[in-house]
Amino acid sequence: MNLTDFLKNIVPFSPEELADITAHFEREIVSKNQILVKEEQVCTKLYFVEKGVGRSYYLKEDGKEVTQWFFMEGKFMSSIESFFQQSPSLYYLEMLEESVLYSITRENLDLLFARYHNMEKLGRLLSTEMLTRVVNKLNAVQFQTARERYDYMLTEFPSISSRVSLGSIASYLGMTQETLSRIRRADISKKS
Amino acid sequence: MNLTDFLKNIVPFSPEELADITAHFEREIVSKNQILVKEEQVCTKLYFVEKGVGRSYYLKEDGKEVTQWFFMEGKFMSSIESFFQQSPSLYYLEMLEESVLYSITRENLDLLFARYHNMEKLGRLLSTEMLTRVVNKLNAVQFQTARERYDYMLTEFPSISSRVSLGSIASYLGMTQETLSRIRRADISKKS
DNA sequence: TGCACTATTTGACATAGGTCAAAGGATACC
DNA sequence: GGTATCCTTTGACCTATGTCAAATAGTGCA
Repeated sequence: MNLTDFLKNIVPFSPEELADITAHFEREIVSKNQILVKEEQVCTKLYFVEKGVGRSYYLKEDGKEVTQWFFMEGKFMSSIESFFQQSPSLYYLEMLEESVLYSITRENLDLLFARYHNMEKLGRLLSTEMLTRVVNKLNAVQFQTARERYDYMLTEFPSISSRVSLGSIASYLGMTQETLSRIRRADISKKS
Repeated sequence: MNLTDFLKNIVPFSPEELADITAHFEREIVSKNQILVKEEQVCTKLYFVEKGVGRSYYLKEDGKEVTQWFFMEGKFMSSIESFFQQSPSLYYLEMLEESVLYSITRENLDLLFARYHNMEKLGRLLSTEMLTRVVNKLNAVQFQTARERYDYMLTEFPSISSRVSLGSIASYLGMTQETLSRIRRADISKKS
């Protein structure tokens, strides 16, 4: 999913607007396992994932990584509160595959928000969309069994299980990797 | 917290903008335990809580109510995905105290978004703020013990425990009311 | 002031999912 | 092609929190 097409599908930008907006993004190729932002750093960019998968995660006191979110193709990715509040990030941002990203800085984004009413609208719509997704995950994590949470995740990120390690997925779902492994086993034996 | 002051604090509206915007809201007084929206209904309004507390909740298959969020004074309240997508609400909206609300319809809100760039900005900022709050709750629910979640909630909604019933709070925190009751008991004996 | 109803607390017991440890499998590098 | 490393699976056992049921405390209303 290409940035221009993505933008056009959400808000009816004029061709001039689109050209100006995309000109403020920078193409970046990053390799597998590359870290975009570390904990405590201020996240200076918002990324659009054209190709690849990323995740945000944090480290618990005992050093274990906990995945907070996955970012698939055609989505924006950032350490949101850090980027918008210019505060130290609570999360790491990492790409899990070799990826193609388009990045924009906070200053440039603010400039576009101020310049185009349509851009502000885009920001609002994307933000509400993300809010809905997070609320869905919240409900899944809070009220569903490990089993149901796994099924929920497959609807949210269908291709994830073949692309991302068991441990990353398990911590995203708020369970241990042993539990996730047992769930998958139950699936397989049920099918055969 | 009054609507005009609230709006002014977030975005520097001109006096004319402010007057026009607030003119599109309607004041409503609602009584304790009044339901604003039922499950399956489309939520037609966005509410600003000037006075009172509300909550959104849904019913589990077994008929138990599960609180999804609390809305305190000075916050906007709605069944967000229903209001923005004009889809049937998954939640009930209920006021827990006699309350003063300011409501706006979807059409009027869209009109204001289209008319004022600043209004669109307000929408974006409120939406990102809410997103941050929901992410915080998600982390609390997913990775903290019942005890820690209770403490987190007191920072998010300090006055809640004296205003809202034990059961509503417990389900918000994803625990039973028995567990919450035991946590509170532990608090009291620790303090004395 | 007392009754009826609702909310909270307490106790005994059950269980989903966690922890720890070890064994397999897969991958990659020399 | 062999060995080191990492990822996944499996087993045995444990614990936080849930369930169910009953007792107690609060609250509003006649």
